[in-house]
Amino acid sequence: VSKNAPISTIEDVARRAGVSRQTVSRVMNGSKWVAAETRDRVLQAARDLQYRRNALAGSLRSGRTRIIGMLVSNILNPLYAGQVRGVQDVADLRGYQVILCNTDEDVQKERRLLETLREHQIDGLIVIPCDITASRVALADLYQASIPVVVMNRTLRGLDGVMFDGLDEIRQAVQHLIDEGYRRVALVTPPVTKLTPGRRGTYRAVLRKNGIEYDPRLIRHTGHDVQAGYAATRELMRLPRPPTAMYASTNMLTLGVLLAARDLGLRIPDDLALVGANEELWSKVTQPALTMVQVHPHDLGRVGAELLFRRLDGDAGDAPTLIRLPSQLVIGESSLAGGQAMTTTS
Amino acid sequence: VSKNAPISTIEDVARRAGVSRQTVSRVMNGSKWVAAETRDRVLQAARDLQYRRNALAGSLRSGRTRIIGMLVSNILNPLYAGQVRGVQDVADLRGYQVILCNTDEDVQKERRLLETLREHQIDGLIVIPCDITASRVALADLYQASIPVVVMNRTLRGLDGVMFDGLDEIRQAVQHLIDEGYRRVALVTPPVTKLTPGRRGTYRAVLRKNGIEYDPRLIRHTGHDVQAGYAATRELMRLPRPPTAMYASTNMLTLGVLLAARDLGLRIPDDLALVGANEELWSKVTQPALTMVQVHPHDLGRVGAELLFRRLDGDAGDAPTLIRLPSQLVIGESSLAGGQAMTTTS
DNA sequence: CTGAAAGCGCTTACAG
DNA sequence: CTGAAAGCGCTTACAG
Repeated sequence: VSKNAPISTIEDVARRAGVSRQTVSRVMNGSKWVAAETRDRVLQAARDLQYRRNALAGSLRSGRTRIIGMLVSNILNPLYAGQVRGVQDVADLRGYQVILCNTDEDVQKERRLLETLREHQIDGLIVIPCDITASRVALADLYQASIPVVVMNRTLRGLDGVMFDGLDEIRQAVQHLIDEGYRRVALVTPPVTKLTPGRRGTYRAVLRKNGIEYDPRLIRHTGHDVQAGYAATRELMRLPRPPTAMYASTNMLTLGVLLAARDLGLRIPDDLALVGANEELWSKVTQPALTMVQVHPHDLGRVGAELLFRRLDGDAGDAPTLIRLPSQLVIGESSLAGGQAMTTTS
Repeated sequence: VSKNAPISTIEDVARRAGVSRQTVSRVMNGSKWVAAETRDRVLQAARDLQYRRNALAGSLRSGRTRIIGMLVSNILNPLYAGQVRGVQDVADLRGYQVILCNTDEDVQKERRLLETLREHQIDGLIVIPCDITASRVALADLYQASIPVVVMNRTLRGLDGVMFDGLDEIRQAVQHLIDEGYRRVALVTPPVTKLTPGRRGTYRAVLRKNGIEYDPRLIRHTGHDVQAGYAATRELMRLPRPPTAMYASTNMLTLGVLLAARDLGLRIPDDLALVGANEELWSKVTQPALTMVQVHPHDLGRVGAELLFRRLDGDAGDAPTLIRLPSQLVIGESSLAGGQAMTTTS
């Protein structure tokens, strides 16, 4: 194979068009201050030589790469995939590229990736941080270095952030189950960290408002994966007085609950009512169809990216912006009043 | 905020350590030819100054960016998300970054993105091409320019490729349904393009081998999305002699079939047996659990990336390498012998 | 084991 | 509207 097609530079184009390099640069960057006739000659020369701008050289001089970094826990989670797509769509519209990395919720890996992204001179960063302390230090340092940072899904003091309203989700889900007549409502959520505070208090507040006694054993701050939801459900159902309803706050946990219910022979909603979260596609074809707290990850990604670009454009104030996106409860059959609930409420 | 922390360069480190820039460069790149004492002095100076290498400058000179491009149809598809993760894991291990873009199966967008990635001087590319003609021209051009290309999911003459064995998947799925006693087996697959040839012939061959008459109306080369699977199913069930079994060859099409079956009031497998594809998580909790052709997207991504790095290392021969990954049939209840099938085969 | 020189391909800042 | 000069921060190729 002839792998030696000559690569032409701005110099070559300038020579062929009979102008200086700066004039070529002006044409390529769409400057208005070029005579139409000159512009045409330059464009023609560029076409003839198959000229392609070397972004590296331009960025080295200008200090801007038009690359943003994005750090998510794991792209395999459809929720994060949606956020990534939202960010990419906005970036694409603005002519930016996205370097995407997975942290796996590992602080060490996050730090290493941040270091590499800085070496690559990213213009900005969108990140789901791993840890309230370690991540905050590293990200604040980025921000000090004039690299805008937008935090996703979690909040970090001093930085812009976009997130779903996890507490309102708990409110909606638990209230819905209570409205359907259930009184022993379990809450299965990811591990408790300082990044996601207030879930227990919100849960208690809903119960209190409805005059229902609070039983701490019905709250499970468990893991992130299917297995965690599975184990939590089995533990809950072994309680002396097991729950009659449950809210699982992530897609993976929801799937774990369903698998456990299947293995335990529990009918839904008769033996256990369920509100799940964040599965748009398959929740309609489970039996019964699931009641779901639905968030809109693509919107979140879009809004986060727009916030980042506002910073890049200098169009944002000094104070950090915090945006909370609402979610909606999509009612299926898995949470409707079942036999158990009837006897409990009568 | 004080946004003016001074950024130190290799020059600053050299001065502070009392050595030349090249020596600092050697230390940073782990060259063996540096005295231990010199190395320590340089590292200490780098720490003192919070030195961070500017990858742009290094790449401009060396001609290597340690960035690879990845073009997928749409990251929202969990199958592609798996492939992306596989690629990222290998890249991360090798200290490479991945710029990820979505083509949305749009040839224009693909061409534009390829152009931008080349401007960013990617070292290599992993791509799910949109079109057998247009993509081939653009990708061959990349390859001519010494930028290795690995094609995923589809094959393009002259280029390295990794893919699932889609024809074997058809063989397995259709044969399984026939073994269960079904004789009117429909095939619902994505649109026919030259990128995915031979599906019809493979399907016919399986029927012929089993002495079953071929009915072209039972093949639907439809779209990529849920809606396409939905519409295809409704059309198929309106036939004078509708199918008794069906193989839907992608996750989105499978979901469409399930939704249509639900809306048509079809019991699975009694009214319609089903083999679906590529949903690892939720296929276990549908009612009944689905028989699935399962592929391993993460493996495919990994293998594709390894192939790319073999090219980058110069460890691959001149001839293109083609790797086909096997898939496996995971038996659920949706394809087991139902009432219809019994009467048909008796 | 170490260094002086050149250069990668652009854009910036300035001058006219 | 156009150009001469300088420089972004590294690595390469060479010399010693």
